[in-house]
Amino acid sequence: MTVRTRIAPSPTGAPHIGTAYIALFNYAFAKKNKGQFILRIEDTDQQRSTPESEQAIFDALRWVGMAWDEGPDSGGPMGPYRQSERMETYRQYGRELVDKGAAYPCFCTAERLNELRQKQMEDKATVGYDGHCAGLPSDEVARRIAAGEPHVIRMKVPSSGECIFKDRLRDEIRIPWAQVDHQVLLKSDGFPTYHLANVVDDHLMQITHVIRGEEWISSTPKHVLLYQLFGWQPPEFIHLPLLRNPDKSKLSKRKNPTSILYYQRAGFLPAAIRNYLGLMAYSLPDGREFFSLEDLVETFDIDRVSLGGPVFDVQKLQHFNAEYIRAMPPADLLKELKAWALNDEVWLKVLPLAQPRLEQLSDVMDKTSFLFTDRLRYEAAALIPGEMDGLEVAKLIKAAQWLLEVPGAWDTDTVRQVFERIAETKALKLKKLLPIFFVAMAGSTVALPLFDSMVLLGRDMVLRRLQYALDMLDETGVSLKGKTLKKFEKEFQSDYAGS
RNA sequence: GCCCCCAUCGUCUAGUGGCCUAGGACGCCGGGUUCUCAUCCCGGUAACACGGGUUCGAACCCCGUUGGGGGUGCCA
Repeated sequence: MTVRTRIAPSPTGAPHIGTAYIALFNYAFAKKNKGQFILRIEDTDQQRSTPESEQAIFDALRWVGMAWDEGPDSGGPMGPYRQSERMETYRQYGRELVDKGAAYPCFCTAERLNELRQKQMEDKATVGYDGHCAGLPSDEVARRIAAGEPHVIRMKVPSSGECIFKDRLRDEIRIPWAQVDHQVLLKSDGFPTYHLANVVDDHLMQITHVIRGEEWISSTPKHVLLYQLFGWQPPEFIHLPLLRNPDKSKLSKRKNPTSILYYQRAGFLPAAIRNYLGLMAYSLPDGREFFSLEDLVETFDIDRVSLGGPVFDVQKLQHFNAEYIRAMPPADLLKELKAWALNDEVWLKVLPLAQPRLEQLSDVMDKTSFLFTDRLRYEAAALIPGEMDGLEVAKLIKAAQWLLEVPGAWDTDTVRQVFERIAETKALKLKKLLPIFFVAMAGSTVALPLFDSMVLLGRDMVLRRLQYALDMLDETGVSLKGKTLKKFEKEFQSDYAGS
């Protein structure tokens, strides 16, 4: 049987560096075994999935060199590879389970479920569905469905015993069935949940090895049960340790840049990123620390994966990146620079902004350098206009960060609207508000037009610079963290509700 | 709370019972080369979480404790 692995990202935000990490191991394992590596888009969350995010995932994964053999864009024999296009399939398999008595319609409202959860937490009991709708008489079920009452399909789970499955890196894992919830398989909007879609697709797409993050270990029993119910051969499970922040928590954008696009924009080379990621939880058998993707594939041995969660250390990544840059002939470096940002296309966007401000050609670097750099140098005090205090500024920056990270269009109008909205909500003149952001984006209140600059910097770099600004304020003792942050979050939600 | 996973320098890791007075890399510190800086070279700092076993012998095997992480959603 040919080895087939997959990466299955959800298009709900910026393409995550952790996705690249998991993709790399899936890729290396598939290629080492002369198999195929598949990209599948898991867009079953209709609320949060966006086409922009999907496109960004394609671009980012391609950029880091994770060439997939089959995928939504390139097609393949077992498509479609976008779950929103496979609705009929999930519906059928969902019905099969209901017919078999392995799943049942559930009419419980969100309110009831919340109350239930609340109560269970108070009682310190295991949190989970109480089976309220599991025993509904079939005529009542038929009647309520016919009446168009919203419902989900839930999976029946044994109430005793334990699920035993094998993880290639950990050997046997045992989880009591009592710990496994009656998982929703089909949501009330007709979309499947991850659990159903992932099992159905992995089977239909003949995935032989599921290599994913260890956050999935606790829901693996649900998957194992589904394979059993369908009478399918489950794939081999291989759970990789999660990338961590310096404080060891799961890698998150608040504590570390996580968008692949940020790393691209900041001038990291794909080869260096691949190399560095290949060192996360892994080492080559011969101990080499510099290696190409081909080297990794050739010598790849998944059983060498180590299980301690690796801290993603940007400083070490930087070291590898530097080594790659220095090893390059200048002509190649020039090519990289052109591919990165120093090309006609970029300059033709930048120049219209700079041109009115040029007196000599030699002014051009001075006027535009902030658009090409990663970390800006400025004094934290520069962020704080005379009449404001630090915390006030931090809150404005945080609000902008929250408003700007919402996926969707990224153009001058969108950006402008965000700042107009902040100004309006806070009853501030735009003129008072913007200097903060000029400094955060350009390091100075004297710069090219702000909104256009932000569009050119790209969402990921903009969010990164806002984070830098917050970090700098933090260093001066302006702390928007913990309780203060929680409190502000509520404030923010009520301030910016609706509109 | 309950369930699961994990545990070697600050960080990434090598190490699968004797080769370990634990090796490499990043970082940090000191020195050298260089018109400056960076590079480069040399040196240094620093770890087997703890307690019990098993064994002639444990970083490596077993148990417990502690610590960290994840899960506990009509998110993935």
